[in-house]
Amino acid sequence: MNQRKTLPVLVKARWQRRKNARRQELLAAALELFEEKGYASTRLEDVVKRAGVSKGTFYLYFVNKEELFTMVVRENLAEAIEYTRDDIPEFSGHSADLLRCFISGWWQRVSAPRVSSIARLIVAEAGSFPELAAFYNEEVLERSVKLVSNIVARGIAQGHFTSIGPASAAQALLSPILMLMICKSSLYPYNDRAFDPESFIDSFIALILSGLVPRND
Amino acid sequence: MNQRKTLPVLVKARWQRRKNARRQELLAAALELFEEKGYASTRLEDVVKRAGVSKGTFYLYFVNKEELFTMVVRENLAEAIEYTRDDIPEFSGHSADLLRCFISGWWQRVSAPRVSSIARLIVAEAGSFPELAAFYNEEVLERSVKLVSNIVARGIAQGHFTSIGPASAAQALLSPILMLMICKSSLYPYNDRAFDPESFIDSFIALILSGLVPRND
Amino acid sequence: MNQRKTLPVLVKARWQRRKNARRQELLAAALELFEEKGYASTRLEDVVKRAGVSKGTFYLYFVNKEELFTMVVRENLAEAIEYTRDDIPEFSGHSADLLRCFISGWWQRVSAPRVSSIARLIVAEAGSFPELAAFYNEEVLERSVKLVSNIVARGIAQGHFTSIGPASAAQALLSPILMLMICKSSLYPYNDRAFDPESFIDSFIALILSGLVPRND
Amino acid sequence: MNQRKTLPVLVKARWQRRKNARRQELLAAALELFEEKGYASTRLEDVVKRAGVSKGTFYLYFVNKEELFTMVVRENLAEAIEYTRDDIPEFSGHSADLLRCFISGWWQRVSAPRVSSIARLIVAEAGSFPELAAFYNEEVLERSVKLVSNIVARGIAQGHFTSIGPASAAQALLSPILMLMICKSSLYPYNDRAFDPESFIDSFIALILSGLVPRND
DNA sequence: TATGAATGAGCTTTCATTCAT
DNA sequence: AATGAATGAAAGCTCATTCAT
Repeated sequence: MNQRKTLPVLVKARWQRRKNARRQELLAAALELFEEKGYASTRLEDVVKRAGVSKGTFYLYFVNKEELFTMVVRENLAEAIEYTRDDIPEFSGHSADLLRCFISGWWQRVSAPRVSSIARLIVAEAGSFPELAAFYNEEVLERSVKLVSNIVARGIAQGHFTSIGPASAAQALLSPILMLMICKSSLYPYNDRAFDPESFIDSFIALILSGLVPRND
Repeated sequence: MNQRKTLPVLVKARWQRRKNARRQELLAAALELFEEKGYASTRLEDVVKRAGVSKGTFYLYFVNKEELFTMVVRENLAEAIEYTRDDIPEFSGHSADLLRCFISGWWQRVSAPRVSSIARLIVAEAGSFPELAAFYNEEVLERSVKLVSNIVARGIAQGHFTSIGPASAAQALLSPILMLMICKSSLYPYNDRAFDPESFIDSFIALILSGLVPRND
Repeated sequence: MNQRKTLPVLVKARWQRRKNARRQELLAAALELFEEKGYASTRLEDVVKRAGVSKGTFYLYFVNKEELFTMVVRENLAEAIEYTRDDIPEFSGHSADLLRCFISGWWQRVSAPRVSSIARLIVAEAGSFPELAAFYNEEVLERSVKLVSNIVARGIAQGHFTSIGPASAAQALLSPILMLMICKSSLYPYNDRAFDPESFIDSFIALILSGLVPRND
Repeated sequence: MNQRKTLPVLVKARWQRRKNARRQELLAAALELFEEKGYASTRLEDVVKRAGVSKGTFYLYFVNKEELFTMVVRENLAEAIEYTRDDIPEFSGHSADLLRCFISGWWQRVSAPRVSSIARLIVAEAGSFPELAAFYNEEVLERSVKLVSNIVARGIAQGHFTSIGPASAAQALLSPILMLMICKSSLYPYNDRAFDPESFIDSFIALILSGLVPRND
């Protein structure tokens, strides 16, 4: 009795799981190829081949190539956006330590290939997908600036930081991270010189905290 | 007699000039369109239409679309490379002033649309044109870092700057410029918030010179 | 005991009814869509959606799309063919009245959407389905002509009609009906001018009975 | 001197001639195939093969398949429309003779394959190309009715015809022609029975002039 | 019996490239 | 040197049909 009613539900649920998996496989394959060749040069045939499905199957999951790109971006952006949701952690020590800790932690997260390559993709395709560029501006860049601004403002309020415009300081603190994200998956792979982003970030923070001009104290 | 000999030369010269002009018109048209739509989405038909020549003519000047892109990039990169040829100016004042002056001057030059948009193009098409990415790394990025390194090193030698690794300091000083170049022609056009690169550069230099942590002196 | 035997029969009967209903639903949906978009432009997906069944189910009832079309036509042609089975009614009055009555009655029946739109469909798809065109010729047109011929022949025998070839007279009498059937579901829906088929048929019969040239009697 | 100026003109003119020929070849090939298989079932590949050009060439002459169909129809409709431009000829005899002459002449013209098959095509594709159906209604059907109406009205005015509504008489007179046009290229090719449209038209006119009911005069 | 996800051949359309003029 | 009509390989997308469930 129960069986007759639950059977279709189970079937549907299993299908749903399968459908979701297929979709993710397509998105993953597409991300790799978009990253590798850019939007226009990526052939749908390659995407479906890499995802292990047929051409027709693709159109069961996405209305067209454009939507695929949009979905790839939005899906992978979610992670980056999540980071900007973090509150400033409870921290009783010096604001410099908080900042150091926060910035290098940030880099560790956004340096993940899927996160940083999406940033580069958006930069590359901004002309063709303006709404994605706008989305990235609002939901990632602006929110990140606001978050770092808060930390800087806290530092100023506690007398740990000099009285500087928190927004432009935040922008300054984030600029090497954004640059690294973009270059990591474009220019740097073709760079002979070994370059270690982590240590660069560390020395950057050190530099910005204490300044280039020596102190007398 | 003399005339008979020089006439063809003059004619050839005029042709040469015409030929060169055609080439430049094609390069200019291509730059605009590559910038607008990216390499793959730019149709040769649109390039020749904008340059005011026929499709066939294009192939008298370039072997194919790929070469066109390469030429567009190399041609416009020349300017940026020129900047890295500059010697450190004779300057007897404080190294901080030299640096301030140098960095903001640099920005003024590379913020020119043709210069900054080429950087973004290279980032966008690095996957398809690795040799251009490598070229940019070597001929622009590395040379710029070296140049700024020298200034920092000079400052350290004169006791104007703290004893820091000049290379990573240079990287730090250049990172907002590189980021601005890339974002100026991709993300920022779709940004609501007014953002003034010049004043950002200024406050960035100020911040990096004196540091975020207040001084006791 | 008896029950045990009849029960499965009843069940089967219900299934049969259900099965038949499904088939009819598919045929009805298909007719609507074929009429609307033609054979080639009608997607099976739309047919099954309109019939409320799944794609796979369709193939339990029809071997393929071609057969579906054939079945739609044959099913709906049955009605038109039925009309040609009618005997000439017993009628003792003037043959002109019989003809008038018969022709306008005929139009009333074949003007039903399902009947007339099938005629237009066959005309439209004759190139792709020649056997249906031949079928229509034989089973509908020829039989109709024969039927009307009989009425005309009767009229001639009774001295009610002039001595004319009954077959070509029948063709003449049927031609506006065939034309109306075809145009009703193709050209006329896009006609601004109001056009009333019924009154046209009436005046057509009047005209053909008494002639365009005035009589002296 | 002259040569330098006229050469490009000549070249352009020759090209123009070639271009026009190509266009006509494509239209002719398309007409044949649309007539044979209908719009949707006609593959562009077959059209270009029959016209002897490549796939790409097609798109130099037409923006897409839809436009091709529209052009095929409009181009070939021009002829049919031309007929409706004819004035009623000067004729001093009996209006019955004028009508007889006019109608059978009309049929001779519209029975040309290109003219009649276009009518059938419009009927078949009216659902997909409503604007063509409307165009045909206005520019062909309505004008034809008006033209024949004038002849009938003339006959009534001269006492040659009975006082009947000229419009419905015209419709009645044209209906077998329209029916023949449509059926000639759809149903009749699959008809066993020999059927001669010309003699049918003749007997139709005779019938309609003198009427089915015998005269006493 | 019924489902609907999956297929892939085949369609329309695009565009870098060629070549006769 | 310059043209632009012509090409055809390859792309995105559709849809009748199949099949595991």
